[in-house]
Amino acid sequence: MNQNRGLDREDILHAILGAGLKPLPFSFYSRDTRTVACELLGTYMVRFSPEGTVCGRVVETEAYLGREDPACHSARGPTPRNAVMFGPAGRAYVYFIYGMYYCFNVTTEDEKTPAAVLLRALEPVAGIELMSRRRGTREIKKLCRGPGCLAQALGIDKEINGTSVVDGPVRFYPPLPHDLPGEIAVAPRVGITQAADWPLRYYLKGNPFVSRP
DNA sequence: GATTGGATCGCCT
DNA sequence: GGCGATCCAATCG
Repeated sequence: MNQNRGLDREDILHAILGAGLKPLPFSFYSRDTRTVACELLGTYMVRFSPEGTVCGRVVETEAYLGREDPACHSARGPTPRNAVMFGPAGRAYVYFIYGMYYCFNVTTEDEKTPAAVLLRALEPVAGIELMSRRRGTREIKKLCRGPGCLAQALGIDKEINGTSVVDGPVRFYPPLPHDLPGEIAVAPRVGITQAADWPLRYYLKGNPFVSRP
């Protein structure tokens, strides 16, 4: 992990923002959803808020393919909730679930394909104090493990829905050279009943911050 | 207007 | 492995 990367956790955010690195552009997201889900692994998800900036390295994602995917919220047509997926790529799709959690997705492809990638787990990188406060735990491994926990640690709620991930309050930055993602594992998605065996979950093999290794 | 069940989590045994 | 918390969107009438 970090001790082998030559940079301390908190330094990585400075390396990203201080070096003037640009967020991944809209063209990154307007591609095949599975490709985006894979290539988001190893990127840095950064949340800017009045309370501070926090950052985590993406280690686990899931692809939701659109109308032909029964598990995707867009499969049965547009509704107020899923409207963002029917818009352009590179927007946050945030929804409320189980009466107490939010899930964060980023839209992919184009207006004709209402698809998205769910962010399931991060390796905490910077803003550990703020994330710990939001989560009510100091255990780093539990800060961003699972989509509900991740959203809570980043202070994400329905206000984030529809915002741009290129110039909005949540953005993604490319992997750093010292920190390129290794081998990717593929598995069925978690917690769904429709299309339960479709292998659309992606995670970094062996990474201890993955929610379900 | 009412009902149902969910892309979860944490605590219990 | 099981279950309760707790809300709202979607569906049905």
